[in-house]
Amino acid sequence: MLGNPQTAFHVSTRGEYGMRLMVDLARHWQQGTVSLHAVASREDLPEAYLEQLVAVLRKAGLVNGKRGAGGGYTLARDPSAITAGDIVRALEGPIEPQICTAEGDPVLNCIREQDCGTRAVWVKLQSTIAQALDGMTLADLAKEKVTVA
Amino acid sequence: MLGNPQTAFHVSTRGEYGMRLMVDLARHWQQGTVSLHAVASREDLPEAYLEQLVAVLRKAGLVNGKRGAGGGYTLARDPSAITAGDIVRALEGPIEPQICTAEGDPVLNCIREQDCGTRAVWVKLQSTIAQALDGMTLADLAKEKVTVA
DNA sequence: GGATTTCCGAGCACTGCACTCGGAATTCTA
DNA sequence: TAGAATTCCGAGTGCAGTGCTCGGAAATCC
Repeated sequence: MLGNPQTAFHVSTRGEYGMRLMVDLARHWQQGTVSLHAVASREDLPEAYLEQLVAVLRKAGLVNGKRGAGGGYTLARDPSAITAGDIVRALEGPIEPQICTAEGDPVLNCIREQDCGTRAVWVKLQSTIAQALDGMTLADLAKEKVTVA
Repeated sequence: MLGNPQTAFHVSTRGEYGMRLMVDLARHWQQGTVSLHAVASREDLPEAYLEQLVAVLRKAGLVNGKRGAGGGYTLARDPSAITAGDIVRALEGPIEPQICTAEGDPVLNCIREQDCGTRAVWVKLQSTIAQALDGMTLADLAKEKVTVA
């Protein structure tokens, strides 16, 4: 797979592959564990790389792993209780267009000015992105054809 | 200035500095040209680096440059006719969380599946981000205290 | 005991970011 | 007309993150 050209607000393959993986797990929810091998071949993704990503998702408490023959992964909770935001944040880091808009840390730095005009841009962006991502659950995405408003 | 830690949907200093620069130009709109030196010292940004960024903005038709003593830059059009989206797109590239959501190219690739569930996530994001950025003009941002909903 | 599968750490090539530097070309002012 | 100011241009550098691969240990099932 390739690296992507320069684009703003780009989600790297970490987020993309991770999302595909999680949707796949959601589709097999309550059907026992799913091996990475199965996911990788279904989604046509590099298995060894997925291993890295799923490790992060496990540490974030989004999936459970079970070792050994017949083992694999399952979602740690109901698909309706996991959002796209959870996944993106786990794999790509917190949603903060700029440092001065750190999530949960409302009035952090902006060293030079208190009310720099540009801050409004990043604050707006941060909330707008977070709302969009946190509003979509795996349950929604696991449906065959999705139409999000 | 530093590089930033890993965050999702991160705007690099290109976008950040560029926005500060453009807001500064907007504040001095119709007061003649503004030299990069002035902007750099007012905004506390590395002048040589700004030079690179402003070159891109000029090629994108957002600013005009005038050489020589007393020269400098001016916005190429009225602040109300330049949006945050214009600036970000010029400096950081098009807004496309994933390739399959390329702006203006609605149903591009998504090689494997037509209706992959995850696509909905990136499509929604793309439009949500674009709307937010395209809805803010330099005229808005140039005001002293900004409160965007 | 052997197959399967998760878990873990290391390593590597490539790209973009965040700058700096040196030097041209242009324009104003004294 | 000299010189200062300023844009314009291309090259180069160090660092960090991306997108992988590989080898091997530990667990679990048959």
